[in-house]
Amino acid sequence: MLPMSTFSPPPAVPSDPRGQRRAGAGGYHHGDLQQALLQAAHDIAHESGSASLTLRAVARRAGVSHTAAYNHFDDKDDLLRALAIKAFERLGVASRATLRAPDATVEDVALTYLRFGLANPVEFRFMFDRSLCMPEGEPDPLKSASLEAQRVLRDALVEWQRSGSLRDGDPDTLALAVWTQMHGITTIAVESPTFVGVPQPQIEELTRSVVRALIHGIGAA
Amino acid sequence: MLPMSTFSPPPAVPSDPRGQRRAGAGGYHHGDLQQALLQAAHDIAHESGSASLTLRAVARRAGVSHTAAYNHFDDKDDLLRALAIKAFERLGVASRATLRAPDATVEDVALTYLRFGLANPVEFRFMFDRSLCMPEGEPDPLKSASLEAQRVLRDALVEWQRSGSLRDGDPDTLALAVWTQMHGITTIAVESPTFVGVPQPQIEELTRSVVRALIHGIGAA
DNA sequence: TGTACATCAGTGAACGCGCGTTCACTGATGTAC
DNA sequence: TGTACATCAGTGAACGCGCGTTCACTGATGTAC
Repeated sequence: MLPMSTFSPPPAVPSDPRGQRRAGAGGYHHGDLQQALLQAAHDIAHESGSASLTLRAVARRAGVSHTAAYNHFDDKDDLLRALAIKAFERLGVASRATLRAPDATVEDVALTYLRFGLANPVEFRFMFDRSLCMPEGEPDPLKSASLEAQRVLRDALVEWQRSGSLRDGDPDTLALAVWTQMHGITTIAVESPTFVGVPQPQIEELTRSVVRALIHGIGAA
Repeated sequence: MLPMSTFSPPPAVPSDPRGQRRAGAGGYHHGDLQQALLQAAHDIAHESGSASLTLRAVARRAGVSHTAAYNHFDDKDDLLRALAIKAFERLGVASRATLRAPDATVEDVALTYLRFGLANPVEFRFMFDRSLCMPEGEPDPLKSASLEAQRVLRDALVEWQRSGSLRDGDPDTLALAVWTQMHGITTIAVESPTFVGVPQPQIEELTRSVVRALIHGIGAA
């Protein structure tokens, strides 16, 4: 079982924002403003939701004038894109950790996905946001991050096919089926009114049962 | 196969917005501004996306001052809520039409869901938007609409269980499994970069294959 | 049938707000000689 | 080791913008008598 903290970045921001400045000399330049801005965006997303996630609020939280961000990001979307990419990285870390367990199952992967979504609702939405796509033809790091995540899942499923716990068949279809299933219940758990007020353990149990349905099939035998 | 138009409200708005006014007397009052505003919101959502869906734009499009809307809706969220509820109604109509066919299958229901999402991307998001929920304790028409939609699905599945095409088992789990599966692939098709540029027939085929995976199961036999 | 009046459903001006972005700037830092 | 200078990474004022909402208002409509 994955502790929640798996999904949170290391606590890097000292309480006094000024403290972030280059440690030694009390310097004028910020040590690593790019990371600090992403951290600030992450914090705001968690504390106040996506409506509060403005460039100005992010800069304010990082203890910096609101134009400083333009030295590190092209514009607001560029920052959000970076935030989504970092989220994909954290999901990747968590997924690989889950899969490292020798007795890991599809249920475990789905639970990791669900917990990530519940713990990072704002970022979860940005991770799958078309408006953050780059224009056709340009390299799209967010889409790449997404594809990489799908690859991790696919590889795991192929391994389970080899070991005999999953039925043979086109791995791409298999991966899509598992992904859409866990994406569906996670999206609903995160965004829809349906599960408002339902305690997380219960949502997790529903997730397990839904994955079990996919494993065993719902058609007449 | 459902034609796209199943998902579109009747074309009610004449080209000249003034023409909407009470037909006979060239009257001052609008015939049915509430519906006209919802229609305008629907049109804007389809043509320009959710960022353009502002109270002022909706009123402008309905040919009315932007404060007139307050005679019919409490505030902007109230209008969006009504828009989402209407969308649920249209989805319900389409789903019931699909199910009326004697040889309807789970695949058909999923395709109806997918097509609805693709045809109404903005409304699809609002339909499952927690921020449009009413405060705890108050009646919540949007949540009711959502539950009603789930009931339609559940009833159909129970019927299929009775007729022997679906395996026995808890109908709620069954309904949740089917819903999350089709909601997952629809959400991804509508919002995620994953399927950008993929033609709709191909997405439909992927939807079919994913539902088939759920029907037959992916676990080793 | 007319008339007085309440109510309904609009109008347009105004409010304060925070947003993303641009700009000229300046202090801090690194580098070549 | 000093010094000149380019570059880096900040600042703060200002821009225009459209938003949701409030307000006092008024013309149109419906109703009681």
